[in-house]
Amino acid sequence: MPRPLPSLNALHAFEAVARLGSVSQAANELHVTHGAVSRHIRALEEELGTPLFQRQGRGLALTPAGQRLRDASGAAFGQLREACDLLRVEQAHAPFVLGCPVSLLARWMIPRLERLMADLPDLDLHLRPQEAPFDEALGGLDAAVLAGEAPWPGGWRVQPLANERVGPVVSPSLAKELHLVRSRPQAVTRQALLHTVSRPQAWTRWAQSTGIAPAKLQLGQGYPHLYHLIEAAVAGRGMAIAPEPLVADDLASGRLVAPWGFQDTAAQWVLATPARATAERSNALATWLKNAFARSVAPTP
Amino acid sequence: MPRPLPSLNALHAFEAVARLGSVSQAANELHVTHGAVSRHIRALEEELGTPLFQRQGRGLALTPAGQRLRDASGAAFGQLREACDLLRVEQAHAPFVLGCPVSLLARWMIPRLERLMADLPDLDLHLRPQEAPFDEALGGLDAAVLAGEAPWPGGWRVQPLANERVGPVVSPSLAKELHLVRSRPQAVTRQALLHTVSRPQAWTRWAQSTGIAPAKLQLGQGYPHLYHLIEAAVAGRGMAIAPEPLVADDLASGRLVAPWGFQDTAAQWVLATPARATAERSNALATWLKNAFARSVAPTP
DNA sequence: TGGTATATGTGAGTTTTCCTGACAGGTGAT
DNA sequence: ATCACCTGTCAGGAAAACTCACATATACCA
Repeated sequence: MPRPLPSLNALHAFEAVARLGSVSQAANELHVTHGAVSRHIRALEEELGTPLFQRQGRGLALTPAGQRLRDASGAAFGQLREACDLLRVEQAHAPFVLGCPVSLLARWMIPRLERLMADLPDLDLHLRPQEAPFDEALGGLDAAVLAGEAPWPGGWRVQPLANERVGPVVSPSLAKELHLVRSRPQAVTRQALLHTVSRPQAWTRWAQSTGIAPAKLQLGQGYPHLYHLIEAAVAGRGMAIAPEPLVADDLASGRLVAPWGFQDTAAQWVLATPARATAERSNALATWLKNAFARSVAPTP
Repeated sequence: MPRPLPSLNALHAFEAVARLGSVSQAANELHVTHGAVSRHIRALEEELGTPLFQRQGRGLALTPAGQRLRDASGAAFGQLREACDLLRVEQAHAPFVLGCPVSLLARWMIPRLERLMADLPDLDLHLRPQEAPFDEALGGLDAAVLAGEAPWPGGWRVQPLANERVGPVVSPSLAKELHLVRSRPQAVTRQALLHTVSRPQAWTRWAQSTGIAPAKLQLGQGYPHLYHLIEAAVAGRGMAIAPEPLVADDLASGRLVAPWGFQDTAAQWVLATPARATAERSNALATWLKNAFARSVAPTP
């Protein structure tokens, strides 16, 4: 059982005074007044029961005991300084690993990546595809983008980026063929709906909030992943339901149309960061992402 | 210019938690509540911008960053602990070096030394003969006995031991020859007075406070040191003036007599210790010396 | 499955520490 | 002597740390 150390702040003050040979300079380095340092030294001498400096008018000289303590404390605080600096520096220079769902990655993030890296050059962004059961696998990440709803699990700082908006999308040719232009949403019931096997409830939720009886929906082909679903829609294989950002570029380029726009779900796009990491870098990223999401919103037709 | 360290108390808490693998045990070792330690860890993680522990419900595990910091902080705090313990231990076991004027040493301290070392066996007392221009040469001493008057110079803790009392002494045979028994102090004017060259004012001061005109005194043989002076008196070479403790044993054994007793001077016997050293050991010594001085006072005739 | 024991996290309020700002004392140079 | 500079000390106020109580989460056990 280690016996109690003297006041660490006092030891720190001593280390600075011993290294610089001056109370005033030490006070300057520690950003305190010389009075504070003087008190620390006195307290330490009393605590150790031995004088550490010989006062000689204008300056100080270490006693033999003081010299031994200087050697030890100099090394000890040097080691601490070095280790802490290293952690901080490496923290600042390490690549920022961002987890991102595959579909968002492919259809939204990658197209914007060049711009992002140009706007935030210091970030050194690394993307890692990652479907998000939240607390899983977020170890080793500096942040993750995901869609979800409160309550958020503890241990994560969650910054909202945008509401998750979803809506039916279809290729322009198919839209024309099905006479969907300027039609009413009820038209969805006239066809088999493409969906993902992992989220079959997407259509029914949309139908409910649009005022369509879910029972009237006819689910058609199921795809293993949202990414495939959207590709199928682009290829004119049917009508899909998709989060807005994932089809924003296709809508803009005319490869897809969203006959009835998009509407909010209960979920939000968020940026999740470990609660204890520096907010600085992730804040910058969150701001950028928030703006980019806002720009991906199609004007409601 | 070293960049600022994180809170040292937080680092200390971290070191204990990392070493013991538990917030609670660390709190126990540091004699604080677990809440305090938990806060320290959080503060440190925020300050360094990186998580140091992975929380897994009931326990903790170090992150890679935490492991590096544990290595550094463990070594650093170990070094500090060792150095401080060493200073304290060596402080407690080192010989206690006591400076003492030669005359007091020879005529008072040495005869009592055996008793002193028996009474305070832990002190490991070393005596160093030393005439006392106070702040000189008291470096390297743990304490010094000396006679002097206020104001005392700064940097020293001064513990009073006894008033300095001085009085004329003479050998019994000479006292008889000069008919000093039951005489009045004015009788000193009838003879040449032994004195020290370093303190010729001793007689005149005594005369003044006794009510004798200093002009009437006849100074006789001068001696280089109080020690010689007293030896001369013992040898019957004349009347000397001496501090009471220095002749206490000679009075008790009958080798000297003090026809008119002793009287206070403005000075005091004191024990001076460096202001910043442990009071513990010097307090014990001071108490012992105070008692011994008190026992050296001859009952006023 | 719910209960218990154990551990950590968090918040309000208080204690303790630390710091500041002003002044005193002492030294060396001009 | 005077000045510039440094250290020491004190009272009062700012900041940090602590405690206590409660919340939360896990493991183990009946």
